[in-house]
Amino acid sequence: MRNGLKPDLIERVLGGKPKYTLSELEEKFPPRDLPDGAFVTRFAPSPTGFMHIGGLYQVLINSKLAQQSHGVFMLRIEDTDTKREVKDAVRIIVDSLAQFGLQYNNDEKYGPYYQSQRRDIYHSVAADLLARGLAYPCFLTAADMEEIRAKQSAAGFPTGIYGEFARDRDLTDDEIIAHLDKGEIPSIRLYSTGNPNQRIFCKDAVRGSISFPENNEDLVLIKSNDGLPTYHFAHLCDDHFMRTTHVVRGAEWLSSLPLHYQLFRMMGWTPPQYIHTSTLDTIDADTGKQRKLSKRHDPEANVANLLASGWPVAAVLEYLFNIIASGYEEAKLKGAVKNIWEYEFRPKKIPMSGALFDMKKLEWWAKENIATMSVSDLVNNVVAWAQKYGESMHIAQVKDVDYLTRVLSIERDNPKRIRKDFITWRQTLSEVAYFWDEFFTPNRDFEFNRDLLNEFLSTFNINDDKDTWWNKIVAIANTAGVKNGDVAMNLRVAITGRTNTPDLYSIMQVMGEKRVLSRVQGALK
RNA sequence: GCUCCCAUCGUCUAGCGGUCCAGGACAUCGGAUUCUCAUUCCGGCAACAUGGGUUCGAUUCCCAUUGGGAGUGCCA
Repeated sequence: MRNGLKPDLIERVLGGKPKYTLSELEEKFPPRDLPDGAFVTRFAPSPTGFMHIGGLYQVLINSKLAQQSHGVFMLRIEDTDTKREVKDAVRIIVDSLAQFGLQYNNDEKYGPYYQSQRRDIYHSVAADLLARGLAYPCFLTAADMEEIRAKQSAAGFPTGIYGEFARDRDLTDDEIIAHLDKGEIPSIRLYSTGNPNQRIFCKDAVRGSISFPENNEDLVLIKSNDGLPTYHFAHLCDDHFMRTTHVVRGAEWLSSLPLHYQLFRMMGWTPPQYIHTSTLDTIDADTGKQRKLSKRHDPEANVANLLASGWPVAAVLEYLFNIIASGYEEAKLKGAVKNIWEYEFRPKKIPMSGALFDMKKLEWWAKENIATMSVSDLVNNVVAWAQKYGESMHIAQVKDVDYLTRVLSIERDNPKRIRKDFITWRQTLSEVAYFWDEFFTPNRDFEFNRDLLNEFLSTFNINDDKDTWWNKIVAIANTAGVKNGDVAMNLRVAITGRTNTPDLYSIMQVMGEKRVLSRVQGALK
């Protein structure tokens, strides 16, 4: 135990008088007035300039938890690492959430929501800890710590600032003043009284009770270089005063759980419920081993890329949600729920082991999603995508919305028999590119049967109904002594340049007489 | 090194001591669907990491081993 610091020393140590007392803060941020069982959750990214798929995964858990319990989901920006600031980073996060339709509700009463603007709160809490002798100013320099670390690893001790290695742990007031007089700016460290031979029991909502050795490290609470809090201290202050009930975060935080429990206990506050999520993984192409998706090496890990490729946002969400709540898929297939917002899930069911990101399954969700969408929704999505992300070809294709609509309507009338060859908006447009003369590529490899095509030309009438049209094809086949399919295939390749297409009759109807004739004539040249 | 987490078909998983020679979905492979492809339908292949316990009985509980992951920063 150490003595608490007097108010005037605290003021000097912190570089200013704390703005609030603890009870003032309690009053300023009262418990929320929410129905019983409402979850207060938050997504708390550090603005690094990317929105990672794992981040989206967490946003989804957070917002879904709030939504299904009639609670609140907040967005808090953890911009306490001034060295790694990236401009536009916040905009990217906010935009991504908006595009996925994931809304947050940042009630001003509990703000501000940028940690860099909450300095007064952190310093006020730190002052309390300092006054009670549960924290102390530490004047160790980076070089000092490096030296300590080197000694520790040479001797086989765990590294870190703890016990006998915490040089400034028991500085007297006079010693502190001496440092201060030299112009040194301290960091504020936790005065840990944890005993690593003792165990602390923590709770994780999906894993249950987990025990760890008690923390004995004097971790930094307030950094000396900018006076901002570390993650641990910000988490303590923010999630308490924002009245967060459930903290959803990556499994990399699991090992700091004892520290966080320790901090909450010191303040006499109730810790939130913790939900530590596992990672979204991939198989590394070089090593063949499973590893976390990385935005650097895996383009699909970057949400911006997903959007730019034109993945249907609802499908991406459904894919991720099915990992979170594996019962969703079956409920949806059975028709019990229409979308993820209707399906209630239990935090306990969130998987605890890392899931491989399965592109094939995402594709399946996307195909299902597009196939069950109305034609007008399909068209709207494609047009919106082309306008925002499309290249000149895509933009040209969405110019005549009427024609595009007819192209995309093919074989969509029977709900049980809708084609599933559209996956992304980009791929949809390239899939149907042959409908536009400027993007049509004649097939030069196919050996056309000229007689069949000529015969077709002489009997073709765009106004024929489907049966009449087909009967003519059968007639041509009979006369020529070939299979019906041979006639159809010659036509198909002449008109579309491809051997695989949707229903030929529908294609011809959409293309119109002129286009059909010119393409067949083109094939005959 | 130390600490912690995890372990069912190729993938995501259901399973919470007997109903499991393990169920679903994706992928894959066959077959059917009066033009290709797609769709739809039917069918097939395919898993409880290993070794000890506990129990009348273990996929389910406990321990060890192995394997994978995370943490060990004045980064979050």
